[in-house]
Amino acid sequence: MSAASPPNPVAPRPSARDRLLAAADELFYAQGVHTVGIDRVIEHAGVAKATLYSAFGSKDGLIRAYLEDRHRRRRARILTALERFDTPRDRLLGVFDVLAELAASPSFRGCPFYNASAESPPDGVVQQVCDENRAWTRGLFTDLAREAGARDPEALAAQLVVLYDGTSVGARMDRSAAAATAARAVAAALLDAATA
Amino acid sequence: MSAASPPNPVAPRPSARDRLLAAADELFYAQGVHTVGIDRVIEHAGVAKATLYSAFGSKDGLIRAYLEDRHRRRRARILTALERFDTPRDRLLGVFDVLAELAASPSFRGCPFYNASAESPPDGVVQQVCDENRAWTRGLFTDLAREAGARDPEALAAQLVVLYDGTSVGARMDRSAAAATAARAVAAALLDAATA
DNA sequence: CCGACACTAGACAGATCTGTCTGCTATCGT
DNA sequence: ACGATAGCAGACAGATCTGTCTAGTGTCGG
Repeated sequence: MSAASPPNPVAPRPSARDRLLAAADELFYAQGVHTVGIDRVIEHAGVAKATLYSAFGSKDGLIRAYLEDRHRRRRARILTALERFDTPRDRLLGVFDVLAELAASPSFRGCPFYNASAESPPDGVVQQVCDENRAWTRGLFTDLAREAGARDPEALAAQLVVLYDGTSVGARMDRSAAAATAARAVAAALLDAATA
Repeated sequence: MSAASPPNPVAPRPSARDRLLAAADELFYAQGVHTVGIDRVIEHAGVAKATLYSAFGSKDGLIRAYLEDRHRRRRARILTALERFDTPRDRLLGVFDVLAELAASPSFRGCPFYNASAESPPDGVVQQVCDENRAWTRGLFTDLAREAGARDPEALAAQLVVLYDGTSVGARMDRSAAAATAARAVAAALLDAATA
């Protein structure tokens, strides 16, 4: 079931840090950063507890590393996917295509940043990473809207962010990717109206 | 600071059950159902622990009662607010006005159902109440879209739900009610296009 | 007057969680 | 060959959480 790669003679076993991060990613995202305890993470990673604390300092440090890694991979995933589109319009709508693909996966559980924020104190380390992630998304939509020739890129970006967030919520709560197609259609209509 | 009503000679002190529900509502919504412990709830309510367990059976029972009460009050709030509008179009957009008012409150912390879902096991009691709440919202938008003369009420409702969810997320994560006005504008445009 | 009932205060058991510490093993650069 | 480093296994302390239990107080209907 798990996608463990077959024993590759060149690539050795990942480091303890990487295995911890992979285990944290899977468990934290599926069940929540607060619900999952340290013992479950180290058991899933096959790593000693002392190794976790020497690598990340605390559970908060591990949560922060988990979210920063999510942020980094999300940026790479979207930017890479957008390269295959030729027109600014397709690139902008392509952000919703990437989200639709994610939302169709059975392991999709909504936005990891919002989820972590919902079970964390409002002044903790989680909010800072969330703010960075949201600023990046808004900036991405603003840039794409400008390149696509929107009259008011910031205003269009604000609307697109609402659609993006709503898709994520709907896909999780309704266990259905239907929201993604609805949001993409609205985004296309908004873009056409903003560039006409 | 707290809005405790002055000693009204007619209204006696609320029952222990009501005080527990009020304390759970405040603490669970502000800090999360998993983060807040039983001891904090009973201390805030001024109630003995045995009373909580005799009234709600378990913490899960209290969480369920908290969410059901939220669901009940949300329906009443929206239906009451919609009575003041005369046209079907104003009633449909009025749902976003109610949300905008909520999102502008400093104590707004997003959708209580999504928040509780994000920190609960996926097969627990939380999901059932969430499903009921989402079905009600979708049905409300479908009814309003039909009354407003939309050609495809279900399709329009799906788009409006995305906008509604996205507004809630944006207002919480960005600590700003700007998403509400953006969503209302998009909803108005969608409605006009669907009834033209 | 009295018994049922609702409630309070707080101790307690058992589980779970974070974080530390000790002791051991294997690998690698010099 | 050897010291440094990374990692493993697991005990342990201290805090916190849910849920139960005992014992006592006040109130109200009959």
